Amino acid sequence: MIQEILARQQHESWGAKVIERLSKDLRRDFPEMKGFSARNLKYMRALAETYPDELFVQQLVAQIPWGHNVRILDKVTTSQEREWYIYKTIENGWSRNVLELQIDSGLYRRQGKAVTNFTRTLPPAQSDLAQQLLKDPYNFDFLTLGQDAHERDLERGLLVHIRQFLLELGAGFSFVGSQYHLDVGGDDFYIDLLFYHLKLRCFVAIDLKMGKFIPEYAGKMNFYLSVLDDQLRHPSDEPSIGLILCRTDNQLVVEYALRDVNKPIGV
DNA sequence: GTAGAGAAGAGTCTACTATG
DNA sequence: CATAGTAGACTCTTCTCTAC
Repeated sequence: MIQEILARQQHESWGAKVIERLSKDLRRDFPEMKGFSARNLKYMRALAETYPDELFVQQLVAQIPWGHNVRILDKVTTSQEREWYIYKTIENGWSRNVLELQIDSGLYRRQGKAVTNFTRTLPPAQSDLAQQLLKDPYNFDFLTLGQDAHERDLERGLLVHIRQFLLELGAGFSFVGSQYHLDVGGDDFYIDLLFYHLKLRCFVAIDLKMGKFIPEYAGKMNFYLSVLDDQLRHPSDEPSIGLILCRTDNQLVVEYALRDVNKPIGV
């Protein structure tokens, strides 16, 4: 049917109101069926035009709900990006609202962009996966924090909105604790947020910094990760990963700071 | 031949509704 | 109450036709 719209639009010259007429005809002939509004037919037409490859449609497009496809057609312009969002929707089971949120926040462009030292500190398979999971920047717009908020405020905010925070982090993160206590020979240390990643099979320690990145953070994180690996890590777990979230970073500084750190850290 | 008006297509935003 | 399907209303684009 869709092919027919395309064909008829080609045949009958411009301005023949092809879609509108077809919509009327269909609604008259099948009054019990819904979904034949001119608007919806245009979506169908757009879909057929966007994905001319039938096999592709069956394998991918058909796996997500119609409403999702409509949103993707509406909001995403390049076919590469569309395909990517479809894959992610299937993979993560996003609802329409979540999908829209991810598209609006430009997830596609942020994915895998964080500066890390994973390629050097992790085995190849692990490092690719870990790199993919980190974004730059993370978007915490759901928090309404003032300019002068402190790390604790940020942390508290993230905990209150833990659901949205997990969503922003991505699939697979499971929350272990906040201000996670580490006892090192009688001295006390606290990790801001501790997660376990189900796919990577490792702990992910998150350090929150309100200001811009400074090299000392990497050293501190390196220390935390050593302690984590010794005290908490199960022999079958992969090495723990550290993530430093700060307001801004200077790529060059981060790269130098991470160069000689032997634990996997992302900023 | 081309500028401009008018009409329809294309795209976007949003809200209503059914359903489980 | 969250999710997914649907479509109205709006703006922007594209096309055609006519007058000069």
